[in-house]
This record gives sequence, structure tokens and C-alpha cells, in this order.
Amino acid sequence: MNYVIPKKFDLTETLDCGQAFRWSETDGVWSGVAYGKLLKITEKNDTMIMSCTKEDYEKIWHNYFDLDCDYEKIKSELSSMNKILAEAAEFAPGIRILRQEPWEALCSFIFSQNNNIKRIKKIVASFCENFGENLGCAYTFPTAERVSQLTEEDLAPIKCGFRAKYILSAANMVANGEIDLNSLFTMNLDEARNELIRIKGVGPKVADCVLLYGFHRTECFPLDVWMKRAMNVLFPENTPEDFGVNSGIAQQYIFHYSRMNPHLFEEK
DNA sequence: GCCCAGGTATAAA
DNA sequence: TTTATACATGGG
Repeated sequence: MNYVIPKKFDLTETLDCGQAFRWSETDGVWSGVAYGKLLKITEKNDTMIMSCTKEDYEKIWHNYFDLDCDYEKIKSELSSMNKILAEAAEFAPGIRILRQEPWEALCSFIFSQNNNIKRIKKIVASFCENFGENLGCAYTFPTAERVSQLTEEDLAPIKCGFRAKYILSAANMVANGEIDLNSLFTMNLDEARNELIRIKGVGPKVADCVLLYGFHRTECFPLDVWMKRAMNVLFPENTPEDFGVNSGIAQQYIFHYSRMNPHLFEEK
């Protein structure tokens, strides 16, 4: 069963730009799991073909791909602020910020610390295969409740190293209600950051990634070593806050642009 | 073997 | 308050 929509974004740019770690491409078809459902999606002419019902499209995927948000407008606003940012947005004009599940974003970016994207994907895949629900040809993301029952030894097979204890800390706090993830959608930004940082293994960078990708708090600008370097070289006159309520979207353009063109910001 | 990877906890200055 | 180091693992 398929559902077809007009092409509104670029699959590769959106699904392989370092914001999500569960999507993979085979012969032009992208496969991923979110909200407990497997989706296969591909482009044909000016349409996108999704392997889902109309109901699931409306209930899940329309929101997941942030299709109510006007990226052309945001892009033009950001582009008018800064010439380099305009270049970065034009380099990958089809990027969208996905609305991932909060718990998945939290785990993914805990796994991301001091790590590389290729291995993050491998760890997340193994995490799902070992502790998620089997959908037949894919696995769901493990629930916090399930993970909270595990030990560091149980997590050994996924080879996430020292991050295992951080994942368990997060799972326990979420499962026992010590942290209410849903409250972070509307909480004051600084309070939300402080809530997340209570979790062992979550610092300022991970917290902002979780808020941006898991809660769509687009005013967040996750700042790590890579982005600091990009900012210093490409945006010497700007601070992250200069990009306003769409800082997070600006950050995604900059991150992707820098990652695909490392020569642009090599330090001398 | 060495260095690095979408960082953070911890100890020490 | 800021700065240095360990941390698990795998790829270049």
C-alpha cells in the first residue's frame, strides 16, 4: 500500500545529514523506522512514494517530515542574514529538520558523544536489533521501560563502550518518571536544558541536539568542536544566537555544508 | 601503533 | 570558574 505526495524535500539531504541515524538507502529507496512503523520512501518524477497508508501518513509521517513548516520562507530569512549561510542553505536546499521521537533523540545523541556518524548508526542499529520489537524486516526503537530493566552487561553486545551507563541512567530517569520528556516541548528553554543535563552523560551539546531534533526547539544551536571551528572560520562576525528562532535550522545547513566541504574551514 | 570521532565526568588548578 | 585527562570502540 502506497501513499504519494508532491516532492517537498530531498531524501538524501534530510536523512543523511547527521540529524537522524536510522535511515539507510538501497537502490534509491530509503528505509527507516519511527513511531513504531517501518517506512520505505522513494522519489519518482516530482513525487515521493511512501509505503504507508493514508492514515499513517496523516498521523505520523506528515508531522515527522515537518511538512507544515515553510522552509522556503525560513531559508530566505536566514539567507538574507548572512552570505555564507545563504551558500550553506543553497548547497543542500532540500534539508528539513525531522520531528524525531524525544526518547530516540536522547539515546541517539548520548551514543553520539566522542563518536563518528558511521559508528553511531551501527550502535543505534544494534541497540534496536537487540532490544527493540521485531517488525519482521526491521526493529522498533527500544522503549525506556525495556532499557531500564537492562544492565551494562546486557548492553555489551552493542559495543557502545562507556556510554552504556549513560543510556541506563537516561532510561531509569525516564521510566520512573524522574524526568517527564513530554514536558520539555513547552518548558522554558533554559529549564529544559537543565532538566536534560540532570541525566548522566548529557551535557550542553547533547541537550541542545535532543531539544532540536527530539522536541523541534529550533532556537537551539548545538555547539560542539566541529561547529565551533566552522563558526570561527566561516562566521567570524556571528554568534549562534544571531540566527534567532531558526538557529537550529541554520546550524543544520552549516553542519552539513561544513561536513561535505571540509576544505572550506580548515584552520591554518 | 597513532589519531580522530556531532562530549562529558571528574579531578585539579 | 576554567583547564586537563580518561573514556570504549572502530576506521583511516
